[in-house]
Amino acid sequence: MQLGQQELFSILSGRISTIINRYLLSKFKENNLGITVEQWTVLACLWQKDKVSQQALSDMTYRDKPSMTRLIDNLEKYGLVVRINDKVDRRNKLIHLTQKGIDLEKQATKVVNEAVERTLAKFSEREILTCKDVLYRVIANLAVS
Amino acid sequence: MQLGQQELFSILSGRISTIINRYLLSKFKENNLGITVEQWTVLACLWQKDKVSQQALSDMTYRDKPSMTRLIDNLEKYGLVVRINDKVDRRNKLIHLTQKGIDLEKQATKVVNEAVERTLAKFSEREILTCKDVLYRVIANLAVS
DNA sequence: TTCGCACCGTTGTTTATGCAACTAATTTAA
DNA sequence: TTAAATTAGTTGCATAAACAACGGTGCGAA
Repeated sequence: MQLGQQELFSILSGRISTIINRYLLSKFKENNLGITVEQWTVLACLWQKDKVSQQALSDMTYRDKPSMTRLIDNLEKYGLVVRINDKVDRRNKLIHLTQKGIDLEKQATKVVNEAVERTLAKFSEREILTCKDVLYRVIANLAVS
Repeated sequence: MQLGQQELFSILSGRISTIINRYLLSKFKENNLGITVEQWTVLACLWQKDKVSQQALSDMTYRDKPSMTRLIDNLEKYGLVVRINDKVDRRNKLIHLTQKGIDLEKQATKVVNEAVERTLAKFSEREILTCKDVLYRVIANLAVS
């Protein structure tokens, strides 16, 4: 067991996401977006493809169903999305962006892109690729035994 | 703005920590440790150096003070630590491990080491180093402007 | 010496996660 | 065709984070 492994593990398990999400949330507030980082991950899916089920959103964002129920409760409370019962399969509720939710995309994307720029712009292609490769293999290593 | 950057950013900002922490928590439960991943990060500090203030623990684990208050509430509730008023500076409460908290180290460390092994053992020294280097620079990039 | 400022810890509120249990709708299979 | 299994979404409970506001303690400057 190398010390370097434990160190990397500990950064990946908590510190890096804490720091990134804290930074991103502060930028969301600075720009008065009125959303959380978690809500943004859901909206980002909807900006790609609207009118999908909560289950689909859960799968896309790696959350369980109860988490998605409550995230959408909040998004609906703030008027960014609405739940529409699926006529075809009445178990589904399809999540529709409202105009307010649609309008948020441009500004939110700008803020996120600036954060990505600040976070990763100074890295070489090789570093980014190595890092992504490691992380995807980590994800595979921890997949259901 | 490269697509690869956005992809790496999104993994770092949420997915990787979610997956690691979910895995680690499941292993804690499997082994009946009765603690959460966050509680483990605090205990790990105390196993290195006991009888430190909550503020010191906050700094070491990158949490704010209210988070630490409540983490220690729970650790105390489960009999793993106790708060002892500091005679020297009465603002401080020094966190002491109980015997139960001390006894947990061996088993918890074993479980964590197995998780680290499974997560990172298959990587080359160079990959680990590149990844750590990138992450430390990310942390520096996002430090208070 | 005491007044103001900084520091330590706590509490309240909002948001989010994990897990188990539940209802309703649909599909599979006997 | 009907009963069982599966799927979608919700609710309850425990844990955790961010942020603001607050009380108690310590300390340095006026």
